[in-house]
Amino acid sequence: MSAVLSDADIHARLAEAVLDQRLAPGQRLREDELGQAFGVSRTRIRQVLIRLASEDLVTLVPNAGARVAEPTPDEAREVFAVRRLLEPELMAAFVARATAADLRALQGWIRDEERARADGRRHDAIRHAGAFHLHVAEHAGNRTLARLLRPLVMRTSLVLLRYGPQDIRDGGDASCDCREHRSILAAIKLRDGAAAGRAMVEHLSRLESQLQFGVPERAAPGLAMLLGLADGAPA
Amino acid sequence: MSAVLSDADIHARLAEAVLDQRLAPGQRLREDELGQAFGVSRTRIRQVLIRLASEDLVTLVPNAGARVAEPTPDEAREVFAVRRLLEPELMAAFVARATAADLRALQGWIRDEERARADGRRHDAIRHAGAFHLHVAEHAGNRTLARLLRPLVMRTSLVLLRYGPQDIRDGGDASCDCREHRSILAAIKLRDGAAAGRAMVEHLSRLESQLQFGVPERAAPGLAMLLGLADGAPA
DNA sequence: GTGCATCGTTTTGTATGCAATCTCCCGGGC
DNA sequence: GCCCGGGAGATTGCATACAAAACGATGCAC
Repeated sequence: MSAVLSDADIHARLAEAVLDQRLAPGQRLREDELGQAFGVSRTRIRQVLIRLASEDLVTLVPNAGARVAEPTPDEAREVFAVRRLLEPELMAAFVARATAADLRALQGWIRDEERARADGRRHDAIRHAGAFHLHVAEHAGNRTLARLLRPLVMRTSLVLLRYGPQDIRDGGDASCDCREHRSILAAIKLRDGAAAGRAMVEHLSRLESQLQFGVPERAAPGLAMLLGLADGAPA
Repeated sequence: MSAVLSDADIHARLAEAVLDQRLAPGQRLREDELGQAFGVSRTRIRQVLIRLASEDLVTLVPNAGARVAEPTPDEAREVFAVRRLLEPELMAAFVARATAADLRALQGWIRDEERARADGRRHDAIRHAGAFHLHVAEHAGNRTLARLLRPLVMRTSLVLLRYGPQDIRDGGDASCDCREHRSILAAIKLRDGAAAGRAMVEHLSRLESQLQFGVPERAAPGLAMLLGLADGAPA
């Protein structure tokens, strides 16, 4: 477990912790604390934080340290607006070149997401939902565009945690990503890029419409060993 | 001149050097060399390089250092594809909220670009052309979207240097950004967002169509004092 | 003459130490 | 009672030092 963590590992670990919503928005990220948690010096932590800041996952205030980004309502709307712009394009390109393996992969992630939701594993459900979107993006044949989307998907997770519905369980209303993901997949299977794109836009719009900007922020839990490290004894 | 350079300054200086095409694509960027040029330690240079790498202006190869990014033909096409996707959207939003001051600013940049071209100041012409696009982006009311565009504009400059026409002088053919910028501005003045968006797409498409992917790379000139530092005596 | 191994130099990767800054708490003054 | 310094601790900013890796050159063997 203490096999020297690569720079990318640390980045992934932290991004994952944000994606999995273990790190609350606004959570302070002290360099020394993170360094100790990962068993490396502040130097490397700092580099990772710079990268995370460039992805808008953390905000980096000079002389005041790093915090998990806290999207404002405006930023939340912007993220969705940009995704509605990018993802139909990605979808159209993806549909045109999707292989049978791609379809199986998407199917698999929807299934994983459903199972996670059924079990109440919010953590995993969100990861798999994101994987669905990212698989489409990364197999659309435009790496530049795909690289733009990844941080946005992560920020979306942040937005959902901060402003999204409390319970991810399949509610009685129109909720549940996986149902919409299924209908998107259906359009993909029909090789109907336009329909898949429209379904994607509707999906994103519905997600955005569920945001509640009125609620106050939630409490920030402890940091250190929630990073997925401390599997047993603390360092 | 030696007034301690802020972190952002160094970033801007390097980005600018790339934008102004003083740093050739593929140019090696040694940390120590840059550190001495800017009068700071490698620590800070490294941080700036990480940021630049996140914007795809430089490529950062582990244990092999940093180089000014060298877009492949595929990447070049991708950049234009993404810009064609983003900029009409930005344009539509911009047209809906552009003030008289915005119009004057655009007019001013077109004029500056024309003058620079007339004088053969390639350096400035490209800067002003970029400023035109960035002004639109940054006054469209979506900061998230605007922040996506800025690195793309920079990469475009990189692409044009590598694959673009050799002479930026107003050629006899369909070239010259400013003429197209003028027609875009005309549509903006008429508050016709759709037309402005179309003109923008055409503009980008024409730029892309002028790329020549056959030519071999050019020679890399010296580095150090081309950064705009050494204004007289070397450090 | 060519190929390969080995050594020295250069350059990057990382940790550590110190200086600067900020935060927070305490005490004094109004 | 409230506001305003002041100082101690905590935290970031930065440079330096050292370790590791890559690159290049030289010389040897074939």
